[in-house]
Amino acid sequence: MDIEKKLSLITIAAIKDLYGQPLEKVVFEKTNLDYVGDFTLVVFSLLKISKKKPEETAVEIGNYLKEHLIEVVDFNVVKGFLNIVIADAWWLNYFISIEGKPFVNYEIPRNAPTVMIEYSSPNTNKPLHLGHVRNNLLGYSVSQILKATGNNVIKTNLINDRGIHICKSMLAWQKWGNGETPESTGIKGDHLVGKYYVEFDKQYKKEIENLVQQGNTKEYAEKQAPLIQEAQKLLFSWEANDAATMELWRRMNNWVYSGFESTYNMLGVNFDKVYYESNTYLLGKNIIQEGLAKGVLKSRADNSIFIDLTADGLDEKTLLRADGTSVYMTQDLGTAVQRAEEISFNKLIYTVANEQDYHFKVLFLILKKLGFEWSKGLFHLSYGMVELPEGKMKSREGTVVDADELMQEMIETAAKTSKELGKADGLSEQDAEKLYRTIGLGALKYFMLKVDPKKKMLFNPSESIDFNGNTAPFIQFNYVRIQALLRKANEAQIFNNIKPFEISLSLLPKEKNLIILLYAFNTMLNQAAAEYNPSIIANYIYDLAKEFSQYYHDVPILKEEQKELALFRLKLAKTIGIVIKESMQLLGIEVPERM
RNA sequence: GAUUCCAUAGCUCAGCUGGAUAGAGCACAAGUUUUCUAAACUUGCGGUCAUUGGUUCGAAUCCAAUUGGGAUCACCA
Repeated sequence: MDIEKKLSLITIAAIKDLYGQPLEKVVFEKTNLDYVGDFTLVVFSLLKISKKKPEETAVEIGNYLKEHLIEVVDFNVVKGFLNIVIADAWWLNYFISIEGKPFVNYEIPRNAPTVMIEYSSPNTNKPLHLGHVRNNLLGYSVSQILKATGNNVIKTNLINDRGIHICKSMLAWQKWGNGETPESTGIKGDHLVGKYYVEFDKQYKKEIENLVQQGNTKEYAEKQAPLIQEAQKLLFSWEANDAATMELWRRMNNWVYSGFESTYNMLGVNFDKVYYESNTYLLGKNIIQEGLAKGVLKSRADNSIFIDLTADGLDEKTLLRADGTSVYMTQDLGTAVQRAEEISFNKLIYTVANEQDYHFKVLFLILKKLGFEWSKGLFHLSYGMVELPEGKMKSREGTVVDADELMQEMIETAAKTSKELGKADGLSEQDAEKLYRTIGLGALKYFMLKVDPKKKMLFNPSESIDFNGNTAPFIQFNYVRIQALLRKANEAQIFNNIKPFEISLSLLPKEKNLIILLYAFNTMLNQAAAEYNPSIIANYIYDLAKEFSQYYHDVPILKEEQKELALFRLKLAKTIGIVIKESMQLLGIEVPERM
């Protein structure tokens, strides 16, 4: 049985025996490193029951535990803190039971809950930027974590391929594109389309300025500028299925898709199911009609349709414009219903930035009011925005950190540093390139994922992402050291005639700490899954790697003369290597074998 | 204006389901390599946990107010 559970149970029994009071649960914490012990019970809350001083209470419980549990070899009391020491033999035994085996199991159990997770969901009018990178990494990592905790995960991407934004790019390309294509220019498709989106905005702003100078209000100018009117017209002709418009739309979207594909490949993310909003936005309209019939939705005099959420502390939300066209919410309603009909999910997770908190609150509430039972499984995985020192990134104004460029820079930096350190010596060119990618992208991914998703994060382009300290390369480096030990041991056949180590080994403090960290893996993983939070894994794996790095520095492993001890240390290192690799995999980060 | 999120070292972040002297990394200063890979290790410097009050044996953590910052409140997405 789990040692913590055992401690809790016996402590409950102790309190009952000593003070005659039943207690539902007690929680042990990991002992603070400054004190002697493995687990700590804080007894202050028990004083009402014991009616004794903290020290006295702690000593009584400590004695009871020592008498009733052979695993407890010692304890000490500091003020109200009861520190329990677990026998080295127990830890060693535990280690023997897990060493060399995988920690993560991706097999889907029978009756596994089905979890659909949507992430990425780009617009097709511009290339991906750093904000999308956070979204993609978060969505992918959470998928991995949920898979590793027994869920049947379906990764989806809802591509926002229609709407005014793509019409803007189309119009600008028609006007000023001179027939440019990715092939003719050598520009990646998504970047080419983005170029025209920026161009549209530039010209549109000029028109607004002119109209304002002619004495119009800004609001009027923004609505009446010829360019935006033309773009609206294009949107109408798209909705009317106009052949020429559709053709241009398909052509430009295809440029974008091939661009996205290469970005996704480089990022290492993928999807089980891809939806296109052009296929789902009409479905939303049917639901609106049903909602109207049910009386949940109402229509205004001008035929626009809305839902009144003021009783729930929200506002009135329009779901269909007066001209009958959809809004964003309409499409999201349609998509959600389509998915629920297609797949009976237990959970549907939307990975979307927290600027849309209100939107999802409204979306979930509407679906609930429409009577969809499955709506209780909806969850908005809301994450903080990536900000630059000067504030929010704005695509239209070009103040964005481009995903492709950033990845390329990271790989180049990794290459430069690796060469300086001689890490690529003896590698083939192909292997060297792979190493640079693994390190460069690893550094980027870890940088983004180590921050709590809920919090906004700052990215300063003038300060390059670190390769030292709390970073992926540091963790990868320690993995590589372990692999080097294993290779060396194997080549030299050091342990050919050595019997497996004995339980009577006494552990160094660092060794015990490392085993306790391994022991904590499952709790840590479950917490990361419960909170949809990869940063818990990132922090854990850094702690483990750092602890190992110090151990490696201080303690001989292969050089240890007592071979049984050396073998134990090697197996400890090997097992840590497994946990590093698997944890990094949960973050979507690869580890190299050499660096 | 309303709603909501945030504020921890010079910088970037942990810690927040209340517990021991608030931790890392970067930066800065000094040191460590004939010893398993130095992208490493060691030491030092650095804090009114925004402010004030409350709850509690105990508050960075919970509650309230204040200050400062972000986001949202569209027939945009």
